[in-house]
Amino acid sequence: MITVAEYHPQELDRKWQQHWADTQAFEVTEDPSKPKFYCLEMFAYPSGHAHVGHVRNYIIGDVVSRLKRLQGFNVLHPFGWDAFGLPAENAAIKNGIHPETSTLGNIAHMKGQLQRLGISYAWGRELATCLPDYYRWNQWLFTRMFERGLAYRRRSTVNWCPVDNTVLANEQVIEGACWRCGTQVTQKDLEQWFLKITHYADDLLHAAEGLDKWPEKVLTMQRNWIGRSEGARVRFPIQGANDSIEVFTTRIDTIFGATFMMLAPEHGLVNSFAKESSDEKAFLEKAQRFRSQDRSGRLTGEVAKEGFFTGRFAINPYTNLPIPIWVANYVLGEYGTGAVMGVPAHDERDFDFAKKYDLPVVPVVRPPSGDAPPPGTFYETADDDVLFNSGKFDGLRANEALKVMTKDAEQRGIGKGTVQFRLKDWGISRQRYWGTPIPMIHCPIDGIVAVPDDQLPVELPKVAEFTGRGDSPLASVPEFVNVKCPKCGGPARRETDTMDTFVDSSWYFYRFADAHNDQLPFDPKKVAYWAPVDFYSGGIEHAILHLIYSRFFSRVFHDLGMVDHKEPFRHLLTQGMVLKDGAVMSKSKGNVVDPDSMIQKYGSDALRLYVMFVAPPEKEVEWTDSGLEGSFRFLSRVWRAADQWRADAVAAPAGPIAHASLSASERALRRKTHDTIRRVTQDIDVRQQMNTALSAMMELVNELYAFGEKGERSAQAPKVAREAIESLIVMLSPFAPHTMEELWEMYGHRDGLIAARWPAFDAEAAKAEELEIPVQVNGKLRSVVRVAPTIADAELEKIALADPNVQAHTTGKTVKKVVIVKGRLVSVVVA
RNA sequence: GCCGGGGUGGCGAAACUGGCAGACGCACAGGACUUAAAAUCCUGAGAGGGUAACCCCCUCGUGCGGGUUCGAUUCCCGCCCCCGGCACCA
Repeated sequence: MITVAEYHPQELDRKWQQHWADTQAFEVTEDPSKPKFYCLEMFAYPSGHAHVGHVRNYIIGDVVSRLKRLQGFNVLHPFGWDAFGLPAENAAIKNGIHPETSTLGNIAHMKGQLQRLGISYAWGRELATCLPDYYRWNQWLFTRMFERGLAYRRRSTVNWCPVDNTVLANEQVIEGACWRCGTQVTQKDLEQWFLKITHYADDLLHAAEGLDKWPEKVLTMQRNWIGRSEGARVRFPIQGANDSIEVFTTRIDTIFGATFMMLAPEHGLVNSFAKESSDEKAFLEKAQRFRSQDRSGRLTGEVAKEGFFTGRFAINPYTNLPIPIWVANYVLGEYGTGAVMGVPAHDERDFDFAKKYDLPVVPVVRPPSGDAPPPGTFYETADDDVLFNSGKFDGLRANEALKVMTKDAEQRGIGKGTVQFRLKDWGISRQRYWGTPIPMIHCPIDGIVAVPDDQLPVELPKVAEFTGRGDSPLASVPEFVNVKCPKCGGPARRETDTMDTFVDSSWYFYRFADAHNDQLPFDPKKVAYWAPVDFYSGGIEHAILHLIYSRFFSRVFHDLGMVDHKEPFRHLLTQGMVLKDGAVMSKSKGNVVDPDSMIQKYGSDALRLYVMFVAPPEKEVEWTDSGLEGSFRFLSRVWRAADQWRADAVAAPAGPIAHASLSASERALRRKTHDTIRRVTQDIDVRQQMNTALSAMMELVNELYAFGEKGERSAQAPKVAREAIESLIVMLSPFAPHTMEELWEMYGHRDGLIAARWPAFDAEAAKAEELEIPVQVNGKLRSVVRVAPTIADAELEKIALADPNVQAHTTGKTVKKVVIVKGRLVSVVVA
């Protein structure tokens, strides 16, 4: 038995962590008789060491999990490792340690850190994405998507280092240069795999409306990312050719003002126009310059609008006038049709361009009253604009014209109303080693063939040396590359690219429901019990990619008939960062706070408490050692109070408290106890404000000390104290589980807090015996009167008006009105 | 530029449905205990002013300016500033 009176949290940490591990306290199975709660924190990239900024997230999730257990839920709270990725491979290139070695070592260390915090994980479900029993299901799912046309191949541009002869990830491009050798990075086209997330673009957008427990900020970011625009595609014939150029526009109502046309430098017609030009080489060089500008230019800042005339003209199908076709650097090849009509009078970008190259500016919409904008000027359009200079459409309101003119274009067979998304299909090919091999085989006879299920997983071969040069690392392993075609049995070549690691993290939350299944990624029945995730927390940096990809994958599983819902996460919490000295913690800045050293000094409970108390979880916080010390002090106070009352409390006879026969101070403590139960329950459950729940508990402890000091006591005092302390132990246990388990045991409970119940609120005990009612005169607080809670309004008004401080402000004036808010205040109006 | 979130003591924050602004904590100050210190316990504190002094009392105060209301941190209108995201998306 640990010596009482002295609070030694380190011993308690060890004792109870051991106990939880020995009893497998947090392992769960599906139990249809109990309500389930799936609590998940975003799994970790095993970078080496978790700092307090990382562990804040795990503490938040743990408090929620432990609360839900106390409330009777069957709680799934698992953890795992997002273990593939570039940093481990980069490290291998630098220091020669194999990614597998470093990754598994990091996982072991970080797991220890989490265990020392007492996070209540079901470790039996732990997973790591770099292990074949996980990533085989990435491969399995990929082949399902391939069969359905959701995974396909096309050419796409990558960053390329011409010296190292290798593809570079965006993170490996530092200010336009290769991270290793500093060579200027170029662009290269490669055949790559894409996942067709755009298939779900509309659904992802619309379903976001229903995510009412997601932060508005995240939903907005996703909406912007998906970027839906309604508009029309319209074909402009090319003068002197039997061909046309299709543009996408959201402003077909301004088409009479289209005085030129622009092509993206990537547009298919650029090459043919170049051939017909007087100097093909110069033409292509200019286009090529724009293309490289586009990518690196974005990072370094604004690129000035630039373009050149192709020498060709298109016919505006509404004005029937020839308009020059230009190539412009600000037109994106990947959006819309890669060609736009230039309407300089009503589009600021087009106006800049037109001014620079002296192109005509023709206004076609104008305000409903007043002067029309003169030729050559820019006019910012507004909702109530009407058309002019627009032939038979003159006088139409602009928003009406959008519909009418789209219909007109459709009838004429030159255009079509359409919806355009900014969201692009997800390129997942990585010319990397440390990732999931893409389970495809290239056969000279059968073309691209998926690896059959019974040959999965395609395991990552051991690669001995990481040079960071040359082709995909897997291409240098002949026994990996050379295979037989599963269809014809002839010699074939294995795909040597690996998958983006975001694939790994797009469905891991389902795997936790059935982490050891070797027949399927998961048993749909188990997922049906646990999923969707009820509470998901993690960093805002995943607001777009991870969360949108996960929503995409849950839809794919839904369409495969494996899950019964579309949205994988009910409630999302994005936790704020922990700053030190005003900056994000990072190794390079040298401002990381190591949880282990804090635990050594104050125990894990103090750290957990501090993190929850300092601010609401979404908020960014500044780390202070003194704040942590304050939490330690609070736990010590709880410990001492519990110890002081223990002998008497445990010896007191059982049975209910006779409230009426208590002394005034005992009734006051009971009132505080039950008021605290009410506040904490409300704060946690309804308002989800852990920090104010903790301050309510601190008030109870302060009250308990005051009671110990000067309380006038009856024989029932130990019972009243016991009720206060045991309620406190249970309510505080999600935050400080080690200390509270020990105190719970000290108070004679043998079966642990796992068997404890949330304290019951007694409204009778919480009822105030006297109310303090503030009295305002003309809106200013002038006095406070003490009255019985049952007082009638008329009586209260009389007392309030008779109060000397109130009198001082009412004598000689007429009372015009008295407002009484029951139990809250009296407001007197005088003139 | 567009979108989202904010602005309250020396600091982190709280104020639930429009009802005592600053709970709780940190830092600070004073006191008790101690030979002393630490620890602990108690007390104080938004700013300014009044009163010989005390119980107290007054004025101002939630980014700024208006409005609604008996009453506004909270609702409405107009602005300023900070943080975050996106940004040539036609």
